[in-house]
Amino acid sequence: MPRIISAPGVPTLEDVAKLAGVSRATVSRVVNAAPLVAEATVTAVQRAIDELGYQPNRAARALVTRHTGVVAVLVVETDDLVFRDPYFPQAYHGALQAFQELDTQVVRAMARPGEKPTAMVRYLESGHLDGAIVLSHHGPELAQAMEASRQPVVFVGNPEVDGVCFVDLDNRQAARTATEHLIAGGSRKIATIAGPQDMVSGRHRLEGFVQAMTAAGLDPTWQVEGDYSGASGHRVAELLDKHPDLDGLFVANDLMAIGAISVLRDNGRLVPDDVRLVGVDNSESAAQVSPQLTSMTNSSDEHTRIAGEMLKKLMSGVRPEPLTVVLPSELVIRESA
Amino acid sequence: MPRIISAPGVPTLEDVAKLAGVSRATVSRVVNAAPLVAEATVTAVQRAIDELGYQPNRAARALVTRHTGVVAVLVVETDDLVFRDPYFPQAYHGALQAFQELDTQVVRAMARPGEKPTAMVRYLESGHLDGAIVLSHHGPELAQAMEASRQPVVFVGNPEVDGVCFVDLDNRQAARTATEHLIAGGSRKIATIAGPQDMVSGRHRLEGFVQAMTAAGLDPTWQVEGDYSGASGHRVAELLDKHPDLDGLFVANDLMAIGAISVLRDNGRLVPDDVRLVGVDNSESAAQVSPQLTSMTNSSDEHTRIAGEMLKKLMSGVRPEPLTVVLPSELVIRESA
DNA sequence: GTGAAAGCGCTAACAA
DNA sequence: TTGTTAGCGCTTTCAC
Repeated sequence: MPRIISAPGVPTLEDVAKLAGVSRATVSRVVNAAPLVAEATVTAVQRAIDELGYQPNRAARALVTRHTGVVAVLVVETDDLVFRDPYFPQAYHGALQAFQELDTQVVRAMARPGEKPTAMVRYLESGHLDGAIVLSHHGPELAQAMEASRQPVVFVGNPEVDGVCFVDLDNRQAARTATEHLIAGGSRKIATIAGPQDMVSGRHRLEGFVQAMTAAGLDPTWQVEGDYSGASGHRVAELLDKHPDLDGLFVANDLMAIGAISVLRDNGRLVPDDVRLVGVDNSESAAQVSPQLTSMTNSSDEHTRIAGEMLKKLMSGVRPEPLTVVLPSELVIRESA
Repeated sequence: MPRIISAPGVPTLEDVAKLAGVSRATVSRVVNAAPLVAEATVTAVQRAIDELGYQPNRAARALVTRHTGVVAVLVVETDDLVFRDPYFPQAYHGALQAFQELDTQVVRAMARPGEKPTAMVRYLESGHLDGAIVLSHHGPELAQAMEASRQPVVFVGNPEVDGVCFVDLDNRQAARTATEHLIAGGSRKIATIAGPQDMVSGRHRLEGFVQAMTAAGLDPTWQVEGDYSGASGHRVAELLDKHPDLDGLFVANDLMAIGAISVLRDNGRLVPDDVRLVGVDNSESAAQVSPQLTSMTNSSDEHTRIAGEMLKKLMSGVRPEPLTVVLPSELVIRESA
């Protein structure tokens, strides 16, 4: 016989039903805003719910619906970078916004770049998750594996895999606009500290630089490659060695730009008087350093917010339209150029 | 009659049991590392688990155990600050570390400072959570309400409520050490940009400053109050007006210190030549700005990591010992003092 | 050491 | 429009 453990614990559907004088099913319908419930019943149930302070049990619901109410923001980076680069918290924040009205929890998951895609795919498929937003800019393997898993996933950053949803910055345009600004301001001997060429964003930003330089009839070959870290901005020293007459610099992100400025200063070059300089990301620190950095916007929270909207569509079985979103970047002029 | 939906979906305990030739209960015991299972059985079950790639269903488990496997990091701040101040992502990271070996998800929850404590307490009690780490520095109301709810909660930052677990920086000592460093370096006319006096940390840091000044026989009354924002660092201008001979400055956090430096520069004061300056937080940007900031450590990730350890104890019904942890702060000397 | 069986709180056919 | 009922996958007494 059913043993009723009517402990004075948290109220259940059963309790509400009893108090409202209806069946569990009816209460369930009210809670889930199902149609075909009489107006009067709804209010009666509603009152019972309020009175008891009833809240549906997530686990029980998940068990039967097979939806967990959890989505993940999966970041494929080293711990270190993730909590040192403001890009990530900002990105997480955007995802939070997208799911805030839904009763959905957004968890953060971390994966090391070297990790086997299978480990992450397994996490996705473990049934703990309804879907994921993936922040990764490390080659297409992961995206391919995830796409194959048929779980709802949206990438931030072009993974270069057909059929995969993604949101990305128009990196070529960003680099072009930045470089054109340098040219328009009178710089002619312009170099670039490029991003890592094993990342799409790094390649595209370099392409944009070359496009703009070529279009202006200037020499686009003054290049060094960085890895987006502040330290790699110091490689500007090599450019300076080879091209002491350097008067403009497009740096593929703000962190490297800040690193570059200090090296320029150590070499007696003033920014913007001797060398004019534009970065990318329009990060917080761009406005804090001296001289303040002219930079291209790269609003990570907006990217993930849009990715979140796409993910919601995907999770409800709707194919998002369009499947990929590429957002423009805007020039923010400050002191450095 | 029981309809077996043996869909080719994810494997269940049942599937594992069948394959291993044992009962569900036995598999459950193996999965949960319960004692009293024959060695041979364990290995057989283990093999079946591996073969099927079985993963326990969280929802089903939560339903029966009444544990959700979810803890929250509850941040009581405006959205804005939360994703602009590196303190928070770092803090979150620490919590992640504390729970990483457990199969526990760490979610972030946000609450606006003005919000009614009841809303947060209700969230705590909703049964969606096993416990929470609360980052709040806005008065004791919330802590009182939470303490009353008897849910496992650990605060980061002294909530000033008896019996509540918390981890905090030794703010008085931090301020004292910083001020003593200024004095030891030769500064005598020292002012402070204090933190907000409605926060414990703000009050304690001011107290520490006053203690050190008084102990050295110096005038501790050169004070303005900021709100920890970069903009409020500009209030150094007021100090400069009243005390043009200012030669030292203790600023209650780095953000304000950075704001102060730019105003000092605009007023023709060089750091550290004319005014020596120490901040608190030892933030990333402290090392990035020019001149680099001398600062007191305030390792938020360590705080939350320790808070996480305490929370684990609390959740397993053990009273953590000690109940409150106050961590020392260390001086990191850079260019500004 | 192991199995049988009950039941956690909920949703979703199906009946009425 | 509402109630009845059968499970979702798991843990946990209680027998054996």
